[in-house]
Amino acid sequence: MSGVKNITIKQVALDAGVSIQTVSRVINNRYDVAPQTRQRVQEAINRLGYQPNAIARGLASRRSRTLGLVTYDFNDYAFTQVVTGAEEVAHQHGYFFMLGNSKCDPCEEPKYLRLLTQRHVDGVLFARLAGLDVQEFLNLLANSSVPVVVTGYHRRDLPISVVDVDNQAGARQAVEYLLENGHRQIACITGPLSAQSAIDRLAGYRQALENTGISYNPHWVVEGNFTARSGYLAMQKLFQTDRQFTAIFSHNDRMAIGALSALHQAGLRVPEDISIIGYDDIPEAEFANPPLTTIRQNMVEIGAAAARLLIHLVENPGAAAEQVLLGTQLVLRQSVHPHWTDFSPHPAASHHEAIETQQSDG
Amino acid sequence: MSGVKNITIKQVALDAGVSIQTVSRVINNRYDVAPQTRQRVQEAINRLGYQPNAIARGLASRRSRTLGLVTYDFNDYAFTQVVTGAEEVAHQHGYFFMLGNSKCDPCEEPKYLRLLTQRHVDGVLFARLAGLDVQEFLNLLANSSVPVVVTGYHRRDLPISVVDVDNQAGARQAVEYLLENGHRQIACITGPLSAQSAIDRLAGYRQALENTGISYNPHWVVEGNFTARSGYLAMQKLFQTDRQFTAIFSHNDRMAIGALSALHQAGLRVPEDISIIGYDDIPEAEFANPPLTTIRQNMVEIGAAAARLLIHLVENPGAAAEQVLLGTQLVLRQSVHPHWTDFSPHPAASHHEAIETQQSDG
DNA sequence: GTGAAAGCGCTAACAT
DNA sequence: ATGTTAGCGCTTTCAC
Repeated sequence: MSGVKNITIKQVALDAGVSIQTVSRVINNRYDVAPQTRQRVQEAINRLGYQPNAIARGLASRRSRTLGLVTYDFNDYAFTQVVTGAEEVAHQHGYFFMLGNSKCDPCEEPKYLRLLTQRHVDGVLFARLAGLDVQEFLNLLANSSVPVVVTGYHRRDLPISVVDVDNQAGARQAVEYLLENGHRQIACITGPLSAQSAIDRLAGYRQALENTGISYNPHWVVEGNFTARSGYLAMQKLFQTDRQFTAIFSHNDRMAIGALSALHQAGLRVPEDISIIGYDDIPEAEFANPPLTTIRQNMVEIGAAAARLLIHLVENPGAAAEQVLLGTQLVLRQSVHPHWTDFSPHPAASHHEAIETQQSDG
Repeated sequence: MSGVKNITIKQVALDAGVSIQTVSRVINNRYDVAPQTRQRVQEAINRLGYQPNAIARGLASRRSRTLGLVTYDFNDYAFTQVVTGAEEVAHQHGYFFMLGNSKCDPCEEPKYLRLLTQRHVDGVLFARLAGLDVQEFLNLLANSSVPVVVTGYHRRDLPISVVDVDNQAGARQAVEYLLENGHRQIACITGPLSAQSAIDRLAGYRQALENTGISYNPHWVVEGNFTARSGYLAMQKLFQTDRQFTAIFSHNDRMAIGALSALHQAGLRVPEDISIIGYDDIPEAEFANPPLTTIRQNMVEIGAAAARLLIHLVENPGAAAEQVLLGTQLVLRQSVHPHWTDFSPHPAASHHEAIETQQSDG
């Protein structure tokens, strides 16, 4: 807390023997300043340790170079990755994010939007899990006086700017991998079906089954809420079915880890007795027992792309809404075993883009 | 992006038939406004949908009601919890946090501090892992024109405001629990010893051993870097020692989970063959195989306390630096078994504050 | 209790 | 290429 007294543009102008505007031009990197004048001003700036007051700049220019970032949950790994990617891009472009936490409560979002609007952010990024609250969210967008970008949700029919992962394709990829390994009885632990991502992943699951001519068994689909605990409980529910399934597709890794725990407790071996595939590729997935085969989505890139899009929208006022969908990657580890029966002849080799990981490297 | 045109205080004043200052008084909840005038103004505000411009307010009042939050790593669970707690408190007090990510690089912190200073934040919270870079950090504080609070670091001899967890006491608690269970040969997987938290936890480990008259075996202490992978590798290093240890204290849960993976691979049973205790109580700890006994520290509360302290410092310009140290809690699960030998008679029952958790509840 | 005047520190026109 | 004149929307100080 040293006394760096407030050097203003005025004092720099005085010190450099120029007018305030010339200093303004220099700090804004305008063309129309004579090289020597620029240098003289720059020297004065350095000498005095002048730092332009961003608040005053914001008031005069009506651009705060500040963005809002309202997330659903800071503690979820996927969200923190989005934040990481978004912050990085913002930083590169000279923006800051102001943070809001809606704590998974969609009602909080309009409040944050209002608050952020009062603070004259140039745009807002919502990192969320969207679902049945579509209408509410559209109202939100309608009330926004600034550009808004959303992650974790997309509807191609709506003119909103979105960066999301193709959940349906990712889920298809997961289930197709199980199918390629001969599994025909595949259970599913879903995320909360109020979440669009879970809806889409479930759709991908069904689609993959249907493409292979396998009928859908609703008893093998149990709803969780993305927590490890819910995966554990979902697994217990699955135990109460006919238990004929040979593999499980979990809508995220945390639930898969919970399921793994229940599986172990029940004395079942993974993947010998039962295979499981997760989704997200959280860091712990690699060190689950056994290491979890999963679907990776680059959430950092989602955040980065969302911030890039938002800044684009901010800096190009006329720009139209864009929807960006990123792909997923199959990560091969040890929680899936082949399961060949007479009814499931060995299919052609996988054509999926996939990577294998080992614990011993790096 | 609707056209909520900018209603200003001027138009409210006009509409209410009062002066600008009266409106200002109303929105700032000053006493000296006649009740009926206040109501008339309030009605105008509501009618016009007026939202005070926080930027202009900041410029005039020289208080932005904005704070900086510079973290080491958004992807670390402990940090995200700090962010959660801090944001919540800020929100309650009408502040916003601007986000910075130093990505574990102490050199980034001064840059962020400068940038945040330009934006006239009222204070800055550094959520960090401190260690050998003390001097650099002190320079940082010296260059700060605003109050600063730090988490993840404390030195009682320095006049800086700090909210931290008592790592040494927490580690002692962990090791004492192993001792109470009869373990006498206790290995340790440490965090990076450039981090103060790891240094303190190692000190707590040694202290607990010394208190029981057990000599320190440096071969059983392997340094990791808080990642699961490093725990896995550390475990492999421990296998190359005499392997006489019966228990392991890991400086965090992620490394413990990595160690667990190596232990399983080596065909060792936990806790029958070897006990392990972690630190942090991350959500996955409960669903490790076996569920991980660990030390919980309330990082949300750390963040909340830090934000509270920061806001206190901001709003009470004369206030002195404070150091807050929070305690830890032993969480009993299934990764520790008693290990009784002739040399370790059953001690008195534990006097630790401890909680037991089950997977089936909730 | 209320209003008029004077900025906060900067940028954006328009001058020259 | 540089300076002059006006604000941006609010708070503050000081009148009345």
